[in-house]
Amino acid sequence: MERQAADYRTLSSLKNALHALKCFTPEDPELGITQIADKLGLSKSTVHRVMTTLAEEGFVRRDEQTHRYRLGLSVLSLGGIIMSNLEICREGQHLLEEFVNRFDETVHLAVLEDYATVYVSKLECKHPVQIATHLGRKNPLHCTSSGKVILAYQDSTVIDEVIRRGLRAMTPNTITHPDILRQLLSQIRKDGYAFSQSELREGVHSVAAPVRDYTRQVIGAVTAVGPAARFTPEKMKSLAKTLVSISKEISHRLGYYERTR
Amino acid sequence: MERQAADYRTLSSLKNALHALKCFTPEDPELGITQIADKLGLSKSTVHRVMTTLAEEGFVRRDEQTHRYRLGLSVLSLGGIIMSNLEICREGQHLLEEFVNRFDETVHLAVLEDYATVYVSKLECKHPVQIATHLGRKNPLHCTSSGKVILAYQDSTVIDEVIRRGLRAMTPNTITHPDILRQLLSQIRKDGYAFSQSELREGVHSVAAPVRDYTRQVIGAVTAVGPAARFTPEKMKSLAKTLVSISKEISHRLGYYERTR
DNA sequence: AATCTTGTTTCTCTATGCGGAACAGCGCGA
DNA sequence: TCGCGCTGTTCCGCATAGAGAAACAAGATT
Repeated sequence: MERQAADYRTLSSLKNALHALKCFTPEDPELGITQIADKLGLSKSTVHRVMTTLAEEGFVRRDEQTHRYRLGLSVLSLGGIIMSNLEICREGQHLLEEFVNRFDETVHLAVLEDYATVYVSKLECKHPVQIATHLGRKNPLHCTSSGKVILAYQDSTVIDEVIRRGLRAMTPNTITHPDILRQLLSQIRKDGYAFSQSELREGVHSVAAPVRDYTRQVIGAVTAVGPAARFTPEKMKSLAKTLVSISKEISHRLGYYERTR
Repeated sequence: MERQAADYRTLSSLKNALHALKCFTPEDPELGITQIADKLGLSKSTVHRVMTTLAEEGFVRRDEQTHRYRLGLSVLSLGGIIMSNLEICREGQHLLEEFVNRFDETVHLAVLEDYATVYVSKLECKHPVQIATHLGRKNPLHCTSSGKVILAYQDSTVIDEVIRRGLRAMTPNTITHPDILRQLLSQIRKDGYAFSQSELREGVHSVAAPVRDYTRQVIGAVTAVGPAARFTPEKMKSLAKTLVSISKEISHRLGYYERTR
């Protein structure tokens, strides 16, 4: 019976439950016991007990018809708490709104988490063509504009680690060569913003500018995303200009002050 | 050692963890081990193990300075998944935006869950005076406009149960008498919308209209909230009119069609 | 109707996760 | 400055909670 190395400091049963929760995705929002059990390599009975408990606490909902599960509103509540307490969200919200009103393009706030960018706030444009992203989504650092702009200002050990983990090609445009990435990051530091042109998904472009906190560290990015057709180089430059000024404003509200030199 | 009645179908350790997560609130977003242990009546060691596991999976974040915990981004991700899959949110978003643009008042989408209204979507107005609510927040049914309008259309067994559980007075304005509530609900069914005037919190008024799904059941409500000073009776009536038309539009998008009689 | 599926329940056994207590690392105040 | 009182963390031993296998029930699909 091979179990995972029993670590005295963690709870394996809880881990199972958390993994079960993570099985739910926007593409796959409704799951059955067997499905989850297979994904996690656990027995049906175990998963059943896990799901029953999660359901009891409102973290998942059991559909009485199909006997399958969906995420419950308790997680929404927790998400709300996070949102209202992530400073960067609070401070950025209105500025993002202005941006959307002005350009009518979708914007995100993203932060660095565990060698990935996570979208912590999102404001959609009204355009018919929209890019499907969701709050909390993790994306690689090397092939997104937000990721690259955050990475550009991280300690070199972080950059090394990202490279060590491998620059996976998501599209033909993805930067996969370490040297080219390093060179680009250096350029991004000069420009103060980053582009991504179909590097994560074909036909999706984006622009991002860095957000700093009071420690002067870059902790996140504001980023506009849209279809390649609309995101011409000229437009992206113009967006970049506005994003940079927004990102500076957010940074100021987080206690950052520009160095007088 | 009194433990909770050992139920073969649930995991007590998982329950502990979920309860721990629920300790976090917008008012109290950062908690220490001891604090949580006290709240839950568990030993520090147990909570410590729970939190370590939660942290490992990104459900909480440990602040390296203070050694206290905040909610992590994993829950945000789950919240995002819920949002993008709750039909009512998807369908309602744009309509709510229009409402805010027109009236500049905060609107929510609320659904019925476990004898409470839960806010599943929120769009804030730009007014300086804002009412602090957060996504996922549960409020009683008898003292909110969304709660009352949802309750009005529920099976009488639901109404009975709400009354049985007690109509707790939140303010001097809260309806605490069963008969008055029943009478009011009947009036709400005639009007097609509900008001709340300082019934949940002093100085906070709201208006709500019911949302139905394809089964014709009322499953939620659109509701506008604001300070009493701005929410005069005339204004509330005018808001109600718009909310009713929005709620009908959302209902249609959820597959509801008005009965031809 | 027969045979796949599901999800649910029962059972048994041992590793797991519990609490208590010892340990460590602060900040505060005397 | 030194300890005292908080924290959070680790250790340990015992009882039990939770893991899986397998039986069971209840729909689907043919």
